[in-house]
Amino acid sequence: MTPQRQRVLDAVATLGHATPEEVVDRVGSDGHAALAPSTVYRALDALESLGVVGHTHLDHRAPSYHLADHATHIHLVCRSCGRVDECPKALADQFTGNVLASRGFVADVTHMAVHGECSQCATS
Amino acid sequence: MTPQRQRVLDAVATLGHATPEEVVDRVGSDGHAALAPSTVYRALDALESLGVVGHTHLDHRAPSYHLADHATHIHLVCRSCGRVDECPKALADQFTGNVLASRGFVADVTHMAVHGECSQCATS
DNA sequence: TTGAATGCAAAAAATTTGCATATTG
DNA sequence: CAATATGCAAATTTTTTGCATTCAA
Repeated sequence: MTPQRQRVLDAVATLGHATPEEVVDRVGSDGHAALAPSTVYRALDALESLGVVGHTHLDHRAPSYHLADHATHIHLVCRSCGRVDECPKALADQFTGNVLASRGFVADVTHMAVHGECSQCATS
Repeated sequence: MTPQRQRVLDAVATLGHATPEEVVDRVGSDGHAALAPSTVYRALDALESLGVVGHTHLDHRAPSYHLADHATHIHLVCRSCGRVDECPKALADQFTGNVLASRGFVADVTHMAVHGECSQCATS
């Protein structure tokens, strides 16, 4: 664990969810020298291999990294306001059971982002 | 509906699921003149606004477009072999109900890709 | 003829790679 | 010392934009 990787990890922890680009920006504004983008990309890969962070696909183009303990949640992304909510993985237990029974497919629901409308946007 | 948009639509129909880039390639190899990438991107946007096609995020970087009638399925993406399977939306009915009840979130499960391991990869 | 669509080329954005240097264990 | 990580710059890849030209109602 190098100092650079530690800073990347701190940035992910602070941001909660962050794209590589956001991590680059965050790390660049913490008072220390900025890190090269390639270092951030490689650090995120390394941290993910170590199982310390994971990623989901919250928006259309970039992976969003988060601490590994966040992987017990399912991410709910509002299409209107962009807000990201979370719900316990258990809410999808029957769904994962159905998919396993009907297709033999072992679903990792923590990796996915569920798009839709949050309560505020849906009711207004 | 211009001829170019028709060709883009045909390519999507033929490919089933396709990234913009794949559509560009496919359209370029159908015997007619290739289309400018910008035309394909704009055509896909237009077709999506018209409700003729939709998209999901099957892989890490690009949106995958499909005909709108495919939106009754949930996409299951195997992390090991990359194969994309589909299952009926109804398998997730209880999950969407749970999410609505607990968070007021209206989930559009057809937009998401569920990652995991297909039956072949999971058992081998 | 009036607004929208196209093609082209250039710009922008995001990610990856090569390689010399520096750091870790 | 040997292996790995970093920084930098350049190359790739993917997507978007500006604008002159063409097409359709």
